[in-house]
Amino acid sequence: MTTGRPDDAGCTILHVDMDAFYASVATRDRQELQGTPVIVGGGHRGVVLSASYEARRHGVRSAMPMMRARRLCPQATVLAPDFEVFSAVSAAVMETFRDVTPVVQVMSLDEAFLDVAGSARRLGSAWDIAEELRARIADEQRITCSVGIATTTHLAKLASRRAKPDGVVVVPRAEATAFLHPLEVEELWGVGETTATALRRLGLATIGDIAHTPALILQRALGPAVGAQLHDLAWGGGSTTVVPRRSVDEPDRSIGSDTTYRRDTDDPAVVLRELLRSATMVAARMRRAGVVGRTVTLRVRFSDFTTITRSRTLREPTDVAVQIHAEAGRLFTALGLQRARIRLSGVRVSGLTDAATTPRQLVLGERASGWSEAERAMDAAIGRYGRAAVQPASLLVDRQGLRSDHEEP
DNA sequence: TCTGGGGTCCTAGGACCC
DNA sequence: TCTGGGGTCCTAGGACCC
Repeated sequence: MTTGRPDDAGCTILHVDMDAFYASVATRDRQELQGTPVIVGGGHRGVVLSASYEARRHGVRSAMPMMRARRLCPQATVLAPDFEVFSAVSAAVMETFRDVTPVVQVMSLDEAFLDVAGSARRLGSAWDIAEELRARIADEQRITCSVGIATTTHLAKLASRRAKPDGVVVVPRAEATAFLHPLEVEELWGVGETTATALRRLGLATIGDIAHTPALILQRALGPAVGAQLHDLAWGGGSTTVVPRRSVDEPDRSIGSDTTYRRDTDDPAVVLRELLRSATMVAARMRRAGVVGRTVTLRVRFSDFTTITRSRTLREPTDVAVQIHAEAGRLFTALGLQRARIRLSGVRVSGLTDAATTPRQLVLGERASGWSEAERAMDAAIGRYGRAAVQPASLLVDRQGLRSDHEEP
């Protein structure tokens, strides 16, 4: 691992990761908050989405319940997320990446892999390119980022983590194991809480420990896929290819929406109404994406956080909210819950295919329902007049103040 | 007032077909 | 009559990532 002028020969994969992205964007125009603890996070039962480095110094971490974060750092300024702004900044950053190379794999709003193999003659070494990118983003967006440079995506990702904040780390091929092996097992991509506990039970604390454990032992403890994967990554394996986003003709695998209620409920009517809201959002997003799907999955989380799913595969694919909601509602009713306290409900549709090329057959004797046309008309009206103009009648009670289970304070 | 919302992939068992 | 494997689809749950 090198932080000075490094040997980046043969390293063409960059992982660029914005530093405390949401917090940085939310405070970049607020001089008075620079250098102070800031938490971006949400709402009533929300979690931390992003924390400034000053807040992290007090132990605040992303995904931590907001309540705990406030307790750890009561002096922090708490800001609500504004995803429209985050998305706009993200899009601009990704465009900057594409000025450097067309091979950009966007991983989320705040990180991407780049392969700069084809850019060296024009722009110099990977290290030069990283510093150029960082300067441009700091200049144009007034936020900082960190870059990891390596021969695999996994090494580049771990390298960018070591580079934070506001730095660059190169891991040359020859130094891969020297870089990896001292790190804790949690650093490996694919090791979360459960797997980390299992590894530590085996007496494995570092990535080097994993590397020197036979793959078969790991596979027996963690399953064939995870075991093989971790052993490979521990020796510096993993993908050497950056995939420039998913091809257009390959749709997402699923589209879903779920909601945590402001307060747990045992009222089936409330759940069914929230399922309609979710189904409406899901169907609209499916139509926008031009996909239809066959499998409807209901998700219910109870007050003790246990979560169940129920799914059913339809004979014909759909993108119609009324059908998705009807199926989710049937699955919910079939649970036969008796006064169970429910915390969250949601709907997901999978088995997605391109709407334009998926043949749609009317079942013999079935008449066209007209719902598809009606919802398309709704899409058009929302496009013209805004979301408030059009929504299912049973969701309109909100406006009269009858609904209080969902809205933010 | 503990624990969001968007996803992906893997596993395992049963049904069903060849 | 008994035994058998492979492949695919479906369902439920779980781990993980950002």
